[in-house]
Amino acid sequence: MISSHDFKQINKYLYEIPRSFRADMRVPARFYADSELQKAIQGDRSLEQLVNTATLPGIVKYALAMPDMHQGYGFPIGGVVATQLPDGIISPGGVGYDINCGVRLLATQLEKEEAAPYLEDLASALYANCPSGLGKGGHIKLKPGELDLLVVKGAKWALKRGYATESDLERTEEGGCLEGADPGKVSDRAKNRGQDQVGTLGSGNHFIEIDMVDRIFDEPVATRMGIFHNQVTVQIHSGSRGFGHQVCSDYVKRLQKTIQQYGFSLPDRELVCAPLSSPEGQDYLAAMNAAANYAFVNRQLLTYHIRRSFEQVLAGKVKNHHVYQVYDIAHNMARIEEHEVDGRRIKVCVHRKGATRAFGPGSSLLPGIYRDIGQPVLVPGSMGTASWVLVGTEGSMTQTFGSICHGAGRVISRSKAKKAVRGAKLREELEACGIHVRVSSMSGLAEEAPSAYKDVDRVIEVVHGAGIAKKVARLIPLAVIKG
DNA sequence: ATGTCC
Repeated sequence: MISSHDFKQINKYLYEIPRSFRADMRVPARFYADSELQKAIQGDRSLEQLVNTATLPGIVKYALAMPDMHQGYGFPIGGVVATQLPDGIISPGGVGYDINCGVRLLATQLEKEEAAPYLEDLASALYANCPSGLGKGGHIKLKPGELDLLVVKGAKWALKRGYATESDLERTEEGGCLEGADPGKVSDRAKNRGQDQVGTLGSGNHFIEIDMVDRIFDEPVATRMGIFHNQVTVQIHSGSRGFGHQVCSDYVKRLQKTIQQYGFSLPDRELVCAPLSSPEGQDYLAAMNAAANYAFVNRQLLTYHIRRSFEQVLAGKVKNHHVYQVYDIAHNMARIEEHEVDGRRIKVCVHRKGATRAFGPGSSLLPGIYRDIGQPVLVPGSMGTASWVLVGTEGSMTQTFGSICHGAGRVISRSKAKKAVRGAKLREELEACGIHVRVSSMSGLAEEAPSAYKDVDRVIEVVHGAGIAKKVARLIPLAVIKG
């Protein structure tokens, strides 16, 4: 158990566990928090897991964790680990089971008052049109072999099939198409699971939410993103479904078999990994990129279903029911990037697990429309609470390999939440707050109770205060659709 | 997160 005696405070929101804490640490571990958020992680193993990641071969600078951190598979969720190429490691546990789980923000030209009479119908239409729930299949059937093309082309596949616009792709991280995706490195079982699940929400903490813009913090940046006070927006939180899950399972198993030949001694089996330069490392990277492209397409097809839903309910009733894309970000990924370490620019593999890329202004990897303001970052809160739009800063580039948090972060486990909360009662409470709820599983709803999560506003205060992101807008929920 | 065991 790691206590406050084991770490030192670097500044108001940053703490460090020095390398001397454990003989096997290659770099110090740093985490962002305030006193309240520190208390929230005392009940789990996330700090120990953070220290464990500091032992990984090839890690540079620091093992990092964001203020929403909590216990995960091997790596903490909210963890950021960069390893130096060519021989630093890549680890499936540093990405997570839901490869390219992420968030897409869509915006309308409607103000809340204009949409209010139709919210009930919009919630029902979204629930009817966007398949959700565990193992659920979708409306869009792929021809045999088409999935291989889909995972290579990503959002470009959706564009060609009429499910996306050029503007959507420009407003998606990496244009919604990662290079180096190879379906030949993906098992038939993963493909079978993914075959009919594209364009589906899933379960757990995945959701579609209608929100309104509650507060603007940076008017010029918000205007650039097309965001204004009182505006109705839509958020999608989903990932790569059974496809990505199976890719992760397959490679965890395969890499466990090859781990000993590289002579790594790991403090936890779940940190299973391979050098990026190895055949297994390269194969996982290619399979992970395929799963990431699958997830981009998944959120794109959900966007298509959302647009159909708005059309069905609002056509002829409001002057403009168009749904625009603001941005789409991944928060479970490993990416090869260049970063400055000890005054030199080097190539690293940045694992962001429950962490979001947040590049500062001027990055050549940002689309022209957003290059001068920094990368838009979308941070959903827990159900019924606020969500945030931010931008990356120069500070995120120097402190965290251009990364910030991904959400509120759990405080208690799913199983504990299920025991403590009754789904039906929670639904009543949300409806009493004026939030329309559509949900297929009441126990699933209980697992996602706001009381099971940290306070997202506090998490945002930390990343903003630490200078690794800048607040742009705060959103509050009007309707939530869950699996 | 996830056809919560192939």
